[in-house]
Amino acid sequence: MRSKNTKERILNAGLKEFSSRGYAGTRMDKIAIRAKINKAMLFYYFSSKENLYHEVLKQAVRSIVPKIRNIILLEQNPEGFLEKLPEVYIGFFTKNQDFVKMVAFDFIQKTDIVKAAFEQAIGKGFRQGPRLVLKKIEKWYEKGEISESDPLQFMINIVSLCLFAFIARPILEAIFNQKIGDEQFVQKRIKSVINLLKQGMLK
Amino acid sequence: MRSKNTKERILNAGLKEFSSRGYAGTRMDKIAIRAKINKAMLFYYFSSKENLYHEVLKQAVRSIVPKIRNIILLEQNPEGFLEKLPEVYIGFFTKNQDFVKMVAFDFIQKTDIVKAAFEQAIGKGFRQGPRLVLKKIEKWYEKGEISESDPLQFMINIVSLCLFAFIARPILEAIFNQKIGDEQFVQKRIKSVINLLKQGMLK
DNA sequence: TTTTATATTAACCATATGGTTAAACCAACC
DNA sequence: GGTTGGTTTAACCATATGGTTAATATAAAA
Repeated sequence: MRSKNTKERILNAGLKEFSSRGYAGTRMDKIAIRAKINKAMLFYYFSSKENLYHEVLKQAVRSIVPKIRNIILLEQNPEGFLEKLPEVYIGFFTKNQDFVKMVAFDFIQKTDIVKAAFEQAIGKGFRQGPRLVLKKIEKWYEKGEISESDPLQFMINIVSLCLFAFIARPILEAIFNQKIGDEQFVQKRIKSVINLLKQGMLK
Repeated sequence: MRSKNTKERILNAGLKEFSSRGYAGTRMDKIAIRAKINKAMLFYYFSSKENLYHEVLKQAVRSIVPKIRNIILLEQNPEGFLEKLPEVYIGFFTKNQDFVKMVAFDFIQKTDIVKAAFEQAIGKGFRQGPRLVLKKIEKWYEKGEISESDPLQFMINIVSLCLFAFIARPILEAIFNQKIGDEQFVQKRIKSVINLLKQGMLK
């Protein structure tokens, strides 16, 4: 009708607000202003703050899951795994810093909402996926291809190196007085992570 | 007088609440209830929510800075650096998960408050410290002792590996369906990080 | 043109929340 | 015993905030 993109505008504005202020710190009025609509529209389309948050999150999660799933499940040798994952992870996080920040809030506390969003986006693979990856890593170790014996530590190492800088960006910039997140930094980061991982975990 | 530890009780309760709900999500009433005092006492001693947050944070920051500073400034060879930092970092983060969570919230958004708390706790060393560390790392590279040429990446690698698991603990536990933070995990984590760093960044 | 179903808005509402106040309390000092 | 000064409390207050409502606008179907 008059505005077919109202819903979309709300979702975008929601992402911006939720990601920069967290769930509790976000005001519905602010979202409405950012989306340039009347506040009542938020409730007309999404019925409650919690539900809107949920929808925003779901949409964001849906956009990353397929990309990561492909690499994580298809890649069959550790070298390719350690080369491609950081590129995809960091590439995505750079382009979706709002999403990263939004999820990061829930990393710290109430997992339930993010967890549910992930579950919906991934479907039945939610429990299978991680389990399969861990098994694959275990086999690499048994075959003597990697040096880390604990597959969970193996995965945490990768994710930590890819994600942390983008979550902690503000404080890192403050402490080290350098820009983080620009193209130059991102390229350096990818290289550094891949080098460290390959040199440090491959046999 | 009647209760000399009221102030302390408030600070403890504040840390608990702020760390599990973030600044915006924390209610003054809840802090009062947790500290078992009348809400007015919060304002009697700390005058405002923001100020209380600031004090809680300052106290927490004060407890970690000296430990880290020692290693970071005194250690003169990269091998010792890469062995001791993870132990101290992870050891501290494990014992002070509330603090980690509280700071993590600000990592993501308003740096100002954490930054100010750090500045106060570290004093004039706030800008000097990081700069000196980066220079030290640069020299290690020039002497051919490490393989990472960018000192900033070098530091981010270390901090990422030490911190991330404890920030992202809830979601990691949900995804991988394993406990994080117990003694066994912590020991494994320290070993894994040290191994990866030494094998991956030392020459 | 009229009807209809959806979209949009301004004005409200109930409650939650940070913060205040005035009075009471209590230990120590005179 | 009375005074004094910090400490504690119950009752309040103003405002912010998530959410509602009833009326209006509008595009498309009839």
